Amino acid sequence: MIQGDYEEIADMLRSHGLQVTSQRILIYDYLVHTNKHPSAQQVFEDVFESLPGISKATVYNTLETLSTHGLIQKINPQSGVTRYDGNTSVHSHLICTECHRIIDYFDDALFSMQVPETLWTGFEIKRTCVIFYGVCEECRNKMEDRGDKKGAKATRQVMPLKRNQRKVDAWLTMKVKE
Amino acid sequence: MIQGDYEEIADMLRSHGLQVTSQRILIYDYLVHTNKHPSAQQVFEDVFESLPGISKATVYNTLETLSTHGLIQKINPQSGVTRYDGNTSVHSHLICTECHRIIDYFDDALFSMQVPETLWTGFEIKRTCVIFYGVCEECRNKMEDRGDKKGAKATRQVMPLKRNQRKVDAWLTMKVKE
DNA sequence: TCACATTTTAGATTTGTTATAAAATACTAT
DNA sequence: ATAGTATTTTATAACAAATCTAAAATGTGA
Repeated sequence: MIQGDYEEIADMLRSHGLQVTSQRILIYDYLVHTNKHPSAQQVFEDVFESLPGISKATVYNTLETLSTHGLIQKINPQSGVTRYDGNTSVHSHLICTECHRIIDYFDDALFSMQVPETLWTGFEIKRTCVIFYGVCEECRNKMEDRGDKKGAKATRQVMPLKRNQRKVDAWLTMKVKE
Repeated sequence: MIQGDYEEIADMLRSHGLQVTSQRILIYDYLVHTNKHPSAQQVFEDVFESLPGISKATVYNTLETLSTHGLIQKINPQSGVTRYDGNTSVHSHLICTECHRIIDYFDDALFSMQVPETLWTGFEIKRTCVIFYGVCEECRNKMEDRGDKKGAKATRQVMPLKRNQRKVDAWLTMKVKE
């Protein structure tokens, strides 16, 4: 399924000093036109449809190359593998901790809070990454259907302390090599 | 090296419905008192000093358990392995893309920009994660010493387009299974 | 079209992390 | 205290994402 303007993609690759290959064009085009924030495996499977025989190593190479040149974005969720986003405009991500879907979230105000380019620490910021973890609407509905209290997972279960607890310091000191 | 108040840690574990074990106490205590945002491997090595024989599986189990209960924080950099932070107060991280060090960055203003708990998308936010990628002062100095232009890596190298480029669409169409 | 540099490829390898099942330990009730 | 039960720890195996390798293929500039 050819969907993109390959001449444009080719020019963009050249303008970054990258050689133009069918693999790069198709992977980039795929990433720009999907909103599923795929993993390398998913990219491999989907691009394989249009370019049978493409190697998984190439997919990894290409994703790394495009990412290094700022043409795509890496997303590293707290659980699961690296995902990729062909949309490099300033936006943040909502990551559902239930179904692991990643949703684009555009809110300019969020990024208007400017951090000084060079902080007091002498740290020079190149890129800002904002991720919101939570539960998507679909999963919240599923949880309700199952009888889970909405957002139960987030409500910290604080249990009452038991009486007469052992003195931990002394107990632990025995176990620990000083 | 015993440094913390183990009774307090024990109570905290109990209050979350977790059993009190020496492994959990020492790992938590270690994470709270270090600022190096260690990997699981580093936690293993350092805690091994005070509790020889501790298993790596336990370190992974414990880190996962503490993290699930919100007692510690997972950090997933764009390159490299998962790191852990015993400081759960609201703050963001500066990650140096050169030396991979992680620096705590406290800026309340940054998190005062409130996102509605439930967005228009129906997504319920549980936790916000802000990461700044860039180059730390030390690495910037090293780069300068090496003659690299400061921040050269970030400056996008845009090359002039070449004339007489092949028509990519036609070329690619031949390679692609429609 | 030729020559050279870059990229792709298949497969092996590495490595962070998870799964397993038995032994050890913590906790509760007696 | 002690015994019984559930949880946790442990060593090891298993897994899978990602990287490395060297040869083949391809892109690019002359």
